[in-house]
Amino acid sequence: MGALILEPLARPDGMTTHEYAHRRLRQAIMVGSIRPGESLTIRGIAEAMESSPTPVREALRRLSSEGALKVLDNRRIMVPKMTAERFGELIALRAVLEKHAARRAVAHITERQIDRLVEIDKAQDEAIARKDNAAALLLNQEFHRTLYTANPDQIIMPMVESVWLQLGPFLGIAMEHVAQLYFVDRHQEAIAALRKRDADAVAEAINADICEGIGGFERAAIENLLRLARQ
Amino acid sequence: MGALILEPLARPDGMTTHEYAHRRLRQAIMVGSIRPGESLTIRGIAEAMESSPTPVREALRRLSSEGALKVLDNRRIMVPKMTAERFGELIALRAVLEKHAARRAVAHITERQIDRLVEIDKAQDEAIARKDNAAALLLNQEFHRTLYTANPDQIIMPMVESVWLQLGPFLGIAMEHVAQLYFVDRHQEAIAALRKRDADAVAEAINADICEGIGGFERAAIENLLRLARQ
DNA sequence: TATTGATTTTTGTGATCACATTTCCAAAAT
DNA sequence: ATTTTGGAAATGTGATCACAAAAATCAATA
Repeated sequence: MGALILEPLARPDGMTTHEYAHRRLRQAIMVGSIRPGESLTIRGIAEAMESSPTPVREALRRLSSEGALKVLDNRRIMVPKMTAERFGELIALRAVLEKHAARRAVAHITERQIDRLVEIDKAQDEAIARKDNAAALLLNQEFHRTLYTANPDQIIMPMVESVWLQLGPFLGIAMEHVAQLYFVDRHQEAIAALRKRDADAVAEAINADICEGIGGFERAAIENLLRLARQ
Repeated sequence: MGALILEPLARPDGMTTHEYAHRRLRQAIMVGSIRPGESLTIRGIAEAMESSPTPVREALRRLSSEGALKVLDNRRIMVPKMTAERFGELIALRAVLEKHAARRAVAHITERQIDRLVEIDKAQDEAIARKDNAAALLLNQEFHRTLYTANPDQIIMPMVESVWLQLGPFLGIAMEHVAQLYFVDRHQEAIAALRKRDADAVAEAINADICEGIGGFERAAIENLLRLARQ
């Protein structure tokens, strides 16, 4: 019975227990700190965060609806295994979703919001410079989220986050073996296109950002990583 | 306290209570039988299906993660309100998602599976002929699902179903005021393109099927429907 | 008559318990 | 040495209860 390691996380008051559990588990999965195939037990998690099975179960149900966890026939719950095929599907889907989200945001985004994007991008560059992978990852997500949610009627964000979640375990594997993540930054290009209100150019910048970033892993490299992880 | 009306639904044995609750509620929302703005109570639903709060709460959490329900600040749960803007986003997203899903299925689908699509399409035509809206709707979904899941590594289906779920309440409104739904069927076109393994043509057929079907509502017609529903 | 304020009821939340199933581990049999 | 089998421990599931917050009800006041 391996004890589950969970980073403590600030709990704003008013936040319910199941919400807190959801957030903590989600973050752990997103940054790849739970290994695929590792099976999670309700009581184990409940104990790890000093609560009871009921709210933990709710958190796990949500995460499985979000694609972050898989419920087996035995009713055991685990992080889905990553394969080269699944990875390919995730990247292709991510590109399609985010191109669309970006395009749909262009008409709504304000100059003020674009300024905010510039700030976030700068902070990310600093994080990369000081080799702080975790911070850079979070800032990269914040950049994309800020852009897409500029559209007030947007409904795609939960799906984008679902893909991020499903890519999390791969990031964990990659970080174990690569030590330093390679970040691609086409954000400047996206920002310039946003200022010109050129939707096609924005979409293309986002596409490049994704495909040359995490999506740029060669298939051979992926299979190699996954083989290493299996041992 | 308005009693919740839920169609009874067969419960395969081995199915857990929360799963059953999830399915029943999901179906009710999908065919639009729960009015937007109507607030759901955990105890009310538990009573309606003769169980207890715990599994119902789990079902509601899943549905809110799937975008079918919204949790308010009061922690009340309701079906999201539909607006013309949101409807537009849903249709645009549906088109993008399903074009992509269709394109990604082409390489994997077998002749046998294409034959199955022909059968489903025929059954749908029969349902339309006998003016059985509910059956036609379900068969239409089965057609699309069968196509997209031909890709064994596909991860997009939950997202497609999420969009269907979010469109459900609109269907309910439309059916209250239009009596007879107008079905567009570009399935034959998709089937022909599949036989030729022409991915672009398949994607285009699916796109047309969506945009000329439920997506074909004029904006004025939508706003009219929504205005009627508000009273 | 409309509005405020107190009380009663309803509701969401989470801990706990009992039950059935599954998993695990060690001893016995092949 | 490997497989089988028995029981013990662990696990998922769902009903119930207690508590706090929210909503609804109703009486008193302006």
